[in-house]
Amino acid sequence: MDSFADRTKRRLRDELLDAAYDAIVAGGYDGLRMNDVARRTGVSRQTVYNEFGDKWGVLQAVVVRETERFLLDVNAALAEQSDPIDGLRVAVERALTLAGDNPLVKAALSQPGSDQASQLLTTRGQQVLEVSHQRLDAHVREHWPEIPPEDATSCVDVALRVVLSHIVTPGPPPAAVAAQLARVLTPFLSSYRRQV
Amino acid sequence: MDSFADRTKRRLRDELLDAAYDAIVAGGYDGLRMNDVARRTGVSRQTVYNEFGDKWGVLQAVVVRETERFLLDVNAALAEQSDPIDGLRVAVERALTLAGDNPLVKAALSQPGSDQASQLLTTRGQQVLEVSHQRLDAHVREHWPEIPPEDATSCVDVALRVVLSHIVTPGPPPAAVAAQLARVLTPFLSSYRRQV
DNA sequence: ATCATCTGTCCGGCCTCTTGACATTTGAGG
DNA sequence: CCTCAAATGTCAAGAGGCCGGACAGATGAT
Repeated sequence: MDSFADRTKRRLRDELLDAAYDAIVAGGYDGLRMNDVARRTGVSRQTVYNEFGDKWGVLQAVVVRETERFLLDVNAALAEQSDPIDGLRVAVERALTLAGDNPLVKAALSQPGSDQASQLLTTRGQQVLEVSHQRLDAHVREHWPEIPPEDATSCVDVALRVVLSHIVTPGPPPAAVAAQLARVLTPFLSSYRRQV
Repeated sequence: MDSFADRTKRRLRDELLDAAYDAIVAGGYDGLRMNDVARRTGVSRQTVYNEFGDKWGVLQAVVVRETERFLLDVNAALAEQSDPIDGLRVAVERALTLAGDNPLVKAALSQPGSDQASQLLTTRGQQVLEVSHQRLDAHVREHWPEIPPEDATSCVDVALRVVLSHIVTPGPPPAAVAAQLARVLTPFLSSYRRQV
């Protein structure tokens, strides 16, 4: 069920992703060399292809893992609030702040030779959206079961897309964006408020 | 040189030894089951045989690893003293104290069904002696180069055997044994003292 | 135009782990 | 004393994954 081989497999994947992450942060997507990833992990180049298919697969896997870690942090911020509106505001602010400091986001958006990488947040952003949506949705349903699933999903979707847009195209500071979004969505969520 | 496969191999060995260690501490040598070690590590029974040869090999490997860890601690105590006699006393006391608290030593000496295990400290103790001697000798030569190698070796050998004897057959408390040994060997080492 | 570098693919060989079977030993219980 | 169950130790066949080398194609620099 959880054999040594399974754990080894996961570890291999994880170490490969570590190496790839470092390479991308250092030199953007174009600076990512399959051979470097392999050598730095102490494995053959072929093994990297076996694991991820191609270079694009490596980038996707790095981004998915990073997204999941990112969401853990955002969900933790969500969990600290009992009122849904407060949660929304805090989570949005946290997400935007985190993104601004995230080395991988910086590399994807501002490194020369990362046009392809940035597409994972825009035209090819389904994966990031899906992973994020799934995690946020599950969390919201668990913490605010009184909100109808459909309403929760709608809110998550709206907020998520607005946040992603602000990551790709920064505007006002995080707190301002969070306040704005909270204000706009408050009427929609007013019946579920938990005033302290 | 340090491929992923190498690291995995070391990790496998280490996890097997962890499982074996726990089993021995819990149930003595007789309570050690090859099948349990394998299953607990998530590996087949055959793999355990491939790695250690037989059950006796497992025990030996566990003891060698534990000895090396033990010596790291003792050598750290040695390193804190500038005077060789002080080092001797402090190291002896530390070794006896550590041994008294060590779960594996307890299991080997007092668990029912560990007669064979206890032999690794007595009639079949060459391995433990050699490993310990090697580590201590190297450490002494590095820290007190002014002591002739032959004298250093002799002192290490005498002290080591006395300490091992006191572990197997406890007598006075650690501090008393340490003081006694230091007093006896002081004349032999007097010319190398570094009085503070 | 040429050369070097990188991606992506294929394949044969090798090594390790797995699986199942088997003989042998040992201890407990009828 | 005999039997059964459990554990050790050995063997061989099979599978899976990694390695190493080779190759074609694309790309960019000189």
